[in-house]
Amino acid sequence: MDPGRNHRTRAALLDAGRAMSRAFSVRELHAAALPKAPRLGLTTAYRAVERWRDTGFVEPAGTRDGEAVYVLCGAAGHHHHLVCVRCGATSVLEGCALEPARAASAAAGFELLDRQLGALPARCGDCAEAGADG
Amino acid sequence: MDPGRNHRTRAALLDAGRAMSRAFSVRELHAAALPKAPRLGLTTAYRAVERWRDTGFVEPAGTRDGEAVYVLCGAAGHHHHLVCVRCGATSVLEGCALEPARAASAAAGFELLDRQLGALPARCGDCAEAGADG
DNA sequence: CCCCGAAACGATAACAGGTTTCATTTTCGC
DNA sequence: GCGAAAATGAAACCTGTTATCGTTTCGGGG
Repeated sequence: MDPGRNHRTRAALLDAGRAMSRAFSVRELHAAALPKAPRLGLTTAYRAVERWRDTGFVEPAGTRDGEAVYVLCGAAGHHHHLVCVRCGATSVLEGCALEPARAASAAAGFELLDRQLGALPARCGDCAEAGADG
Repeated sequence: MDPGRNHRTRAALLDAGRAMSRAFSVRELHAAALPKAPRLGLTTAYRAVERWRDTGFVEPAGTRDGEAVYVLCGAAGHHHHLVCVRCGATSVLEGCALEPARAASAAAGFELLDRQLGALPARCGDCAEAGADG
C-alpha cells in the first residue's frame, strides 16, 4: 500500500481503511477519514477504494442498502471472507471450502468463478442472537 | 404464476419471462415482451419482476453492466444456479454443493446465508473457449 | 348489455449511487 | 524557490430504480 506521492489525504484514507474492522462503504470510509482530512471529498474516497481494489488491498463484498461495501484483504493466499449482512463483521475461511461446488460446476460444464465470491454473505453469532430472521 | 386478473400486459410479460433461457435484466424483459404488448411501460416490467421475485419464480443473479439481472427458478427444492457472467447462460446445481462451506462457516461462528447465493458467478464452456480471461 | 369499484397500468418526476469533468492545490525533482 | 506532473474536491452528469398520480382495464352484479 504505497501511498504514492505523500499526499496527506491519501495517508488519512489509508489509515482510516486500515482501521476498518468490518465491511465498509465508500461513504463510511469518507466519514472515518474526515477528521484527519477535513476537506476530503467523496470523489477521492472513491478513487482510493478503486486503487485498493486494483491492488488487492480490499475486495468487493456485495452491497448493503444499495451501497457497495468492501472488506480488507490482508491475506494473500486463496481464501474467502464471511461478511455478516447485518453488521458487516468479517471472518476468513482459509483454504477453499468451495472446492466441491467448483467440482460440481465443472461437471455441469461451467467454471465456477470463485474469485468473484471473495465475500460470502453470512450472519455472525451476535446478529443471529439479536434476532431478525432472514 | 397466476397472472391474477387477466391483464394482457401481465400475460405478455409472463410469456416473455418464461421464454427467457438466460439471465435477463428488466430492460431485456421489457424489450422481449414489447411485441406482444406494444404500450408496455418499463414501470410495469419492474413491478412484474418484483412480484416474481417475491413468489420465487425468479431470483436475483447479480448485476451486469450496472443492471440487476434475474434467472428463472423453476425448481422448488434446495439448489443453486450457475450463471455465466459473460453470456448469461444458466445451469442448475442440484443438492447443496455449498454444504462444506456452510460447515466451515459454522466453525468460524458464522451462519452461511446460502439462500443469498442462489446464483453463482461462472463461465460457461462456450465463453471459456471464446476467450477473454477472467 | 351496461355500470361500478377495485386493481393494474404507464408517463413522468423524483431519487440515489456512482462516475466524469475541470479548475485548483499539492507534491516532487531540480 | 520554480515548474511540471499528479492529486484533489466541488459540482455537473448519467443511469438504474422507485414513487406519484391520473387513466385504463378487468370482473361482477344488476
